[in-house]
Parts: sequence; structure tokens; C-alpha cells
Amino acid sequence: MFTIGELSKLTQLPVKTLRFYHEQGLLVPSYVDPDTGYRYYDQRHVETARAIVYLRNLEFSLSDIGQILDSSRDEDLLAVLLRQQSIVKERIKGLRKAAKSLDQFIVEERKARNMASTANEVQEKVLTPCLVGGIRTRGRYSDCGPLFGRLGRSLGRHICGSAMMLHYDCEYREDDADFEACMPVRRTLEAAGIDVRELPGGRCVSLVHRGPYDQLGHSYAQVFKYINDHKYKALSPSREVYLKGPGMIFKGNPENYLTEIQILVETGDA
Amino acid sequence: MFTIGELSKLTQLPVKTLRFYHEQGLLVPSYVDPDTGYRYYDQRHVETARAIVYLRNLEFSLSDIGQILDSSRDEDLLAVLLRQQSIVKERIKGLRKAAKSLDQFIVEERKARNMASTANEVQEKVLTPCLVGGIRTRGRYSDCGPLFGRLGRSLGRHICGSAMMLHYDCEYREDDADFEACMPVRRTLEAAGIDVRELPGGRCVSLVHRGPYDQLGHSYAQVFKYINDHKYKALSPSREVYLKGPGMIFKGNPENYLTEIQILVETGDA
DNA sequence: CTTGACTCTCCCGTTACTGGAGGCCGTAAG
DNA sequence: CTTACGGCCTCCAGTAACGGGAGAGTCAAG
Repeated sequence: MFTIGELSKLTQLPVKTLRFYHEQGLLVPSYVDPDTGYRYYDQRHVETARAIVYLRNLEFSLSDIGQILDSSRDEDLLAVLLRQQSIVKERIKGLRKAAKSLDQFIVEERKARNMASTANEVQEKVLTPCLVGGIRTRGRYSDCGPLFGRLGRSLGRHICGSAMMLHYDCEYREDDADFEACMPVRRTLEAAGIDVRELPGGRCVSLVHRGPYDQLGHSYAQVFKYINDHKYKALSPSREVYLKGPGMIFKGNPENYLTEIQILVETGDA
Repeated sequence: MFTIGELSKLTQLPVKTLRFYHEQGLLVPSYVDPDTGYRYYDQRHVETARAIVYLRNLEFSLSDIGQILDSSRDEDLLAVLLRQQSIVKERIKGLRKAAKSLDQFIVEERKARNMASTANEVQEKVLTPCLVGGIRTRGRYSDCGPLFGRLGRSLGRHICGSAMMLHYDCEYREDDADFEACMPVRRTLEAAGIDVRELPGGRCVSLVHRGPYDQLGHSYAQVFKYINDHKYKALSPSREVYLKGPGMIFKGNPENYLTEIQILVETGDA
């Protein structure tokens, strides 16, 4: 005869859990002292407890375990096992999908982190041509939210990068700007009201702006100063790539928003 | 402005859940009528709700999601993502182990089911030699429980089949039987008090007995009748293989216990 | 004005436990 | 003899993320 504490040591199950299993009828002591309420167990309970642990490791619920343990008809057993197997496999499938998305999320985040390290430095690079879907419009920049919404819904899983905006105006305009919201896509596709085409590549001056959008002006100034200093010629449209901002999942801190300004240029030696 | 029901339709989230998210501070309506208590949401909430759904699919807890959604410092974000990734991967690992055990369990169960279909028919087959670890003793059959316990503990993961018993007596004895509890093992190994060796193979008469152990006698009679009818000579020891019985995980119904009687024989034409 | 759809709050139930309060019992030490 | 300690008991509350239902108030259309 074991007390509950002894059984606990033998089975590695906490006392609380053993009491709970008693309450649930899974592991009923062979004797309960009517005066003290002490539970007393014997050898058989050690084995049952181990069986319970085993079945819990197979992710069975306690009620399933109860049925398995005192099922007199074992015709059900195979059915129960198969059911459990499909439950477990479904769960694994779901988790794997989650893990995959997480991986991708982490990659994106790392990329943004990388970009952040070169923030506020003007750089030159060569852009490769890039397929995008875009919606061009005229109005205020702040109205671009719904445009990206439409792009997201229409292009869905074909999107393969960060949202961007093309500015067709040569100078800054507040009210009546001519701009195009774009999303890079994996392949050409048809979508109503969306212009899917290739953006040209070429030599480009780039700067990753870190901070809220209302301070983009300073960064633009830097870029244009660089272009002038090098006697390049800026080509329209200029591009803003929203590496990190609000609207994707969570708002974050505007101080950490990352926006890459890209301006294609013609150099003297071209 | 949306009512809660409209937001529910837009987000595919149950009304109950939206109320719960409000309570948790995850999705606080932009306006709550102080008289009626009605919640009113706007477009931003649709997006936040989608973000919540997305993060829930990544298996984040609601409190994590809360932190992510209003984290002003996103330095943490990568850390949170990595933590979540490891949590998810751990969980997948655990579930895969469970799935594997389940698969094996199902295979065993199917095998037993197969054996059951040929129950109570005498058959001849050829046994291949088989490595076992055994403990031989003298006494009552009912005392074999602890022997199997010792075998299980000592041989552990090397066990590769059903428990069996060898009967060295030529006739049935109750009190002072000479028998050996055995477990088939994958490879030779040393274990104190356990005799690991190869059981010989050869032609054998077999019968799968279905039912409680106290009715084994009838099945033995059938086997011996078959042996006599065919003028075979029974070789000692006879074997009992416990295909399905109590003691493994759960007790089941004695009417469905499966025990294979195997008796090696010499045939006239050998 | 009525009706039916919608919404509100409040409470309970789920799963498999875990933690804590408060109390009983027996033994050992001071 | 008192105190402390360890083991046991019961009962209550809390976890995560909702779901179900009661009972009451609200909205918009006919």
C-alpha cells in the first residue's frame, strides 16, 4: 500500500495531479480511509499511472484515456487510435504552416534590420528590372491606404516584396500629386484596374530613411544633393519602398519606420 | 462605423470573440455608447482584427499579440518572433514523436486484429530462429507478472515483439511448473539474471487462442489432437505468445485476449 | 406599435492542471 | 508541554480562449 506521496515519487506525477485523476475517476485508490480521507494505492495503480502518462504523451485527452482504460470492448480501440492519429496529424500540419510563416516573417524582419543598419546613408546601386502591379492616381498621398488595400486583395499571394510608391511629380505637391501605389509580383497577371508591368532597372541613388514619414523631406534633400554633387540626372518617377511601416500587421514606432528612397539616374559616362 | 455584428461579418470572427478581444484590450471600439453599451468600430479595427487573426495563426497567445500590437519599441519584435518560433518547433517535435508512437501502436493493433481473424484455427508454419531474453523459474504461472516487469525494465528499448512464455513441463502443472518468461530482443545483450539466447526455429503447429487464459486448456487440446492426428512429435518447450492481453497499457476485455500457442514438431518426413 | 433581428451584461463550462488557504495528524526537538 | 515540521486532506480560485445561454434592452422596418 502506498500513500499518495509515495505513488507520486514512483510515477513522477505531482500529488495534485494524482488527486485530480482520482476526482476524474481515472486512478481511483484501492482504499480511502473514511476518517482521515487518506488515499491508499497499490502496485496496480503504478502501472495504470504509467499507462496514463503514456497515453497523455500520445496527446489523448483525459476523457479518451478514461474510455480506453476501462473499455471492455476493444473494437473501438483502433477507431480511437485512428481518430487520435488524424487529430495529431492535423495539428502538426497547422503548426508547420505557422512555423513556415514565422520563418518568413523572421527573414523579412532580419532584412529590415539589415537595411536599418545602413539607414540615412546615401548609396548607389544597380536595380534589376522588377515586375509590379500598380494603381496610378492623382490626389493626396494620405489617400494611398485603400489603394494598397485593393492591391493586396487583388494580387494576394503573388506579392513578393514590400509595397512601394512611384512619384511622377518633379517637385513636391501636397494636394494634387500624381502617384502610383505598387506591389512587386512574382509573375504577370490580369487584374481589373491594376496595371501589371515591368519597372526598368538601372543605376540608382538610394537612401534608407529611418523615422516618420513627415521627415522624409530631409532625406529627399540629401539624395538630391548627392545627385547634384555628382552631376547625375534624376529620372522620373522616383520610388519610395516601404520597408517597414504601419499597416503591415502592427503599427510599430514611427521613429523606426524604414522607407527607401530610390531615384534612377543617368550618369555622365553612360 | 460598424456595429459588432458587421465587424464580425467583415472579419469572420464571432461576435463573442470580438467582445472578448475588447475585454482584453486587444480591439477596443472607437466608440461605446454610454447609454446602450453598443460597441462601434471603424475601418482601422478591420485591419487590426485581421492582424490579430494572422498572429493567432502563428500560434501567438493573445497577451503576446497585445504586446506586439502596441509595442512602440520593435527591437523586441525579432526576439518575440524567435521565441515563438522555438516554441512552435518544440511543439511540432513533441507532436511528431506522439504521431510516431501512434503509428506504431496502430500497426501493432492491426497485427493483432489480423491474428484475431485466424483465431481458433490450428495452423502449421515455419518459425525462424528468434533472439530472446528470458528468466526461467519454477512456481505458479500467476507469478509471472513481476518477471515480465523485470524483463521490461532490463531489456527496455531492445524489445521487439510480444511477451511469451516457454513451458518446460510435458504436462500441465498448477503449483510447481517449470517455465520461462521471455521477450524477443533486437540484439544480444548482457543483463543480470537474464538469459539472452536464440530460440530455435523449425516447423511448428500454432493456434491463436481467443479468450481468457483459464480457457487455454481447450485450445491446447486442439493443438495436441492435431499433432497426434498427423503423427508429429511435439518438442519441448512449448511456447505461448501473448499477442494481446492485460498489462500492456490497458486491460481490455478478457474475451478478446489473444494468445498464440506454438509447439515445434518433428514430422515423419523430416 | 409591433416584430424580429441585434446587442448588452453576467455567469457558467470547457481542459488539465497549479497554487494557496486553512486544517488534521503524528513525530521529534527544545 | 509547546512548538515546529512534514504529509495529508478539502475547498476555492485561476489559467487560455473562448462558447453557450439567460434575461434584458435597442434598432429599424412595416
